[in-house]
Amino acid sequence: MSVLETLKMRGFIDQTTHEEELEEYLGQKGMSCYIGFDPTASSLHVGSLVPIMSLAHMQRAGHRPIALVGGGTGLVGDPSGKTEMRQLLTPELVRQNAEGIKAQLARFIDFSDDRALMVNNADWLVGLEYIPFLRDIGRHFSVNRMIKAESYRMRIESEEGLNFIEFNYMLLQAYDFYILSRDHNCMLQMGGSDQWGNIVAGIDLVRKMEQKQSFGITFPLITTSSGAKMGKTAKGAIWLDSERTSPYDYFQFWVNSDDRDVARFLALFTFLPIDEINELGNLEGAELNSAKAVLAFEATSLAHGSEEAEKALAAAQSMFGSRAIPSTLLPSSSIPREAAAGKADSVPETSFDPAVLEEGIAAFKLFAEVGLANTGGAARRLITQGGAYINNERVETFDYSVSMADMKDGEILLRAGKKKYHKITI
RNA sequence: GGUGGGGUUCCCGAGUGGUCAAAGGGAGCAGACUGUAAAUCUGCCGGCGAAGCCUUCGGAGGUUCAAAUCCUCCCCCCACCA
Repeated sequence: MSVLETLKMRGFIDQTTHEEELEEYLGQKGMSCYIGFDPTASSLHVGSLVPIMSLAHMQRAGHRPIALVGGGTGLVGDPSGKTEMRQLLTPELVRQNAEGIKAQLARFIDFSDDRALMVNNADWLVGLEYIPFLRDIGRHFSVNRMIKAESYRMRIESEEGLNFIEFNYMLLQAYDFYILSRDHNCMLQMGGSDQWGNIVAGIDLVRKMEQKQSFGITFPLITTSSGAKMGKTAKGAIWLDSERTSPYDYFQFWVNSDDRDVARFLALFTFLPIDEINELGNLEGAELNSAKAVLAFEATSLAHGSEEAEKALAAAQSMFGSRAIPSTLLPSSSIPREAAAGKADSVPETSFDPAVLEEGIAAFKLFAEVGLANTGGAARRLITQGGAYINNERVETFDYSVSMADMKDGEILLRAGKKKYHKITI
């Protein structure tokens, strides 16, 4: 099966240009392809996994992925898919963010021996001179065409309008493609479906500058079945950085996937064989839940390593109960399948001054302090509504005094709602 | 630069002197039901040890017993014109 077919079957493809020629391009060995990553934050999040995974698939197929960090374009801001102008970043911040992103990509893609490249478009964009750029590059662009691009049209018609700096974004991204095609013989750019206009502009530019054929692939916008954008929760994005989103929370994010998303996510976010995923069919109840555990385990292994994934699984099992995972379910997964009572050591933990506990602290204060509720008021509500537990026993009154007497095995286990835990130690 | 419209709590959005911590919706949180899912129903949804008090309606001043609401200046956004 060709990479293109693999990607297609796994749900990575929204549109491609020149499908037959592209198939031919990828039919050769060691071809390059690139995706741009915005350095808007120092960490990538789950929303970037589709591009990352597609690069990883390319590498597995013997090609050379190029990850382009938008250190230059990040200074401008891409209007695509955004309804308002983005906050402009300082060069210093962009550089820091690019560093963080690089480290994360390395978990998914092997950068050793030039098997993959990391480039930063600041290297060629920042020093550009306006007049030469206009004369050499700008002249190839028709404003008439540009304003017809979906990304611009949306903004032109919006209340917010389109700022000139953003209007230039397309030229810069097209220029990136031209540079990579010229310097690295990279003739394929991939990106989110909102990048279609920018990618096509790049293909046109490469043709005009170099008289060469290049290609584009876009990914579908991944939404959850409930319609939400992938990777965004009310608490914010799910980050790939373990400092921002702990491996346990990351694991939990995947377990909490909507039923309808499980098979699709397994195809997109794990490397498990597609035919095993297709065999899932219409699982229900506990089995489906096990499939979610596999999804979570595999996804966590990719982002944080199998050791962290095992810890997260064990922690989840000790909180929510453990059940064996049938060996026929996604057999290629290395998830531990025994029903095991693990030790919960991935639960957030706060250690307290013994004096505080000697004296006793009001339950609602404790919940607020430890972060299980945002404010004292919220904590009171939580308790009043019966959503607070200490050592898995419901807290009856908000001013219940938590003290040493509540210590069990050297810790107090707090729980808010069904899923949020916190340990108190001294 | 001119003219007009606008900036309200996480988001959308009502509110044109007291009855406003501010309608309604969404999101969110908790409970029930479950499978750590979805849907549904119920309650909550600025802060405070909860009585009362304090902080909020772009910003700063002012009028008034009383201001999201009136006045002045400023900042920002949008539309049309230039």
